Amino acid sequence: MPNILMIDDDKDLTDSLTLFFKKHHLELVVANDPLVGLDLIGEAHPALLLLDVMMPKVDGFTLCKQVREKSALPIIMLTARGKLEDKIYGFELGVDDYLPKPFEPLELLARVQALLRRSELQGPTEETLNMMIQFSGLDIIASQQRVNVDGVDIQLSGMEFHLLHTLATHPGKVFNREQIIGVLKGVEVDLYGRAVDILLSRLRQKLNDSATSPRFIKTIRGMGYTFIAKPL
Amino acid sequence: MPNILMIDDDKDLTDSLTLFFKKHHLELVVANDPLVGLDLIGEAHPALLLLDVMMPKVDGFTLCKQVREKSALPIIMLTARGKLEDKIYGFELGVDDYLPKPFEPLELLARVQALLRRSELQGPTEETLNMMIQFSGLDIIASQQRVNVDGVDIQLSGMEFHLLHTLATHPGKVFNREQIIGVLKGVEVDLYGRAVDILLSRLRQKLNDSATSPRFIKTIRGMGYTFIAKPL
DNA sequence: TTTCAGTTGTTACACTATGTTACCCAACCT
DNA sequence: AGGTTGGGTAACATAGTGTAACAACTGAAA
Repeated sequence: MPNILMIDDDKDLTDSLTLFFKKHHLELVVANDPLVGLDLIGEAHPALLLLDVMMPKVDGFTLCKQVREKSALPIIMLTARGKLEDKIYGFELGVDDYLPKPFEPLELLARVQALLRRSELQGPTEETLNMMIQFSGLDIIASQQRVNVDGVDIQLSGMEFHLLHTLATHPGKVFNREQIIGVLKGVEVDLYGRAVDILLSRLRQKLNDSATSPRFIKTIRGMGYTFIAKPL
Repeated sequence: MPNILMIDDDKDLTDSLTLFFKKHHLELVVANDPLVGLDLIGEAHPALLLLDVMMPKVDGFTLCKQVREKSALPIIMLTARGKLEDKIYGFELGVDDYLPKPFEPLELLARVQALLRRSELQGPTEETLNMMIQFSGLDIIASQQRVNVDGVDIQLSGMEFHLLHTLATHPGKVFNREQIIGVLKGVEVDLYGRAVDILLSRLRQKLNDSATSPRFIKTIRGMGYTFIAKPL
C-alpha cells in the first residue's frame, strides 16, 4: 500500500482528494503547512510527493529544491501557474511531472499511478549502493545488510538490521516503541506487546552491547531508545 | 548519449524536433511509419519512445500495448486527442507521460529529460539488456544466458536465469513472491505453493550462496527476496 | 510410440526469526 | 524502607523459510 504525501494549503482540495484516493486504494497523507510537510517526508516515508507551488511561508519550488538535495523521491507539482517558464523551472528543479490546476482527479490519479509504476522498479542509486554508516567500533553496510562490530562481522536478522539502521541514521533521536513498530512494520500497528524490547535485547546481545552501560543503544526510561555511538 | 525514438507520421514535426533535440544534445531517431518504428525499437535500442496516437495503419495505443508486452521502455504519448478518457486510456496501457498537441518543444524537452532522469536511476535500459552485468564474484552475460561465479561457469535453467537476471538488474529492490511469479510466468497469479522458494533454493545452490549468510540473494522475512551482491 | 534427461512443482519436515508470557530487577516514587 | 512502574531477558509459542525427496511435466531422441 504505497502512501502519498500531499503538501498543499488548500484544505478543501486536500480533503476531497484524500477521499478520492482512498477509493482507489491509495493512502494520502496531507500537510496543509509546508514546514510540517517537510518533516513528514522523513517520518511517513511517502512513495510519492504531491507539491503545491503557491503556499504561505515556503513556496513549492524552494521545498522541491530541499527535497531533491536529499532524495530522489518522485514529485508531481500541482499549481495554478501553468505558464511555460514555470513548468520548465519545475522540471529543472527535478520534478517528475507538472500538472496545472484545476485538474481532473482522474488525471492526477493516472499520473500518480504511472509515476509509481515507473519508480517502483527503481533500485537504490549508485551512492546508496556504496554507502556505509560508520561509528567508532561499528560499521554498517546498508546495501548488503552487513554489520561489523570491532572488526568482526556479525549476523543480524532482517528486523534487527532494519532497527539498527533506523537508529543509526538518526543518532541522538529518541524513538518510542510505537515509532519503532511503525518503521519496522509499515505504519498501522497500535497493539503490541514487548516485541520491541525483545528485539532490542537481541540486537544488543549481537552487538555485544549492554543495557546498563550501553555503547550503542541507550534506553530512555519512559520514552524509548536512542543511538549514542561515538562518531568515528 | 541517450537516443530517443519518435514514431509519428507528421514529417514536418519530426524534422523540426530532430533539429531542436540535436541542439539540446539529444539524438532523435525518427520513424514516420509505425511498423518501421516497431522494428527500430529492437535495433536502435532507444532510451525513450515518443509515440503519436493517430497514425495510418497502426494506431499509437496498439503500438504501445505491443511494446509494453516486451519491455518497460519509457513512453511519452503525443496526440491531438487531449480528452480525459484518452489520457486515462493511455496511462492504463502503461504510458509514462501524455502530452497533448500542439505542445511547446521546450515543454516536451523538459518532460523527456525528467523521464530519462527517472528511468536512468532505475536499472536496465534496453541496451543493458544485451550487456554484461557484473558484480564482485558474479558475471551475468544476458545475451548468452551465461553466468559465471568466482571464475567458474555455471549452468542455470531458464527460470533460474530469468530470476537471477531480474533480481540482479534491480539490486536492493525487494521482490515478493507474487511479483516473482508474475515476472517468470508473465501472468498475475495469486495461488501458488512454495515454487518460488524452491527455485530460489536451487538458484542459491548453483550460485554457491547460502541462505543464512547470503552473498548474492538475501531473504527478507515476510516480504520476499533481494539482491545484495557487492558492486565490482 | 517409448524412453530418458532435465526442469519444475508438491509434500513434508527441520530450522530460524519473531512474538508472547512470565518473572526478576532497576529506577523512581512516596 | 516499601511500593510501584517500566525494562531486561529467559523460556516458550508460532509462523515463515530452507531444502530433501519425490512427483509431474517437457521435449528430444530412439
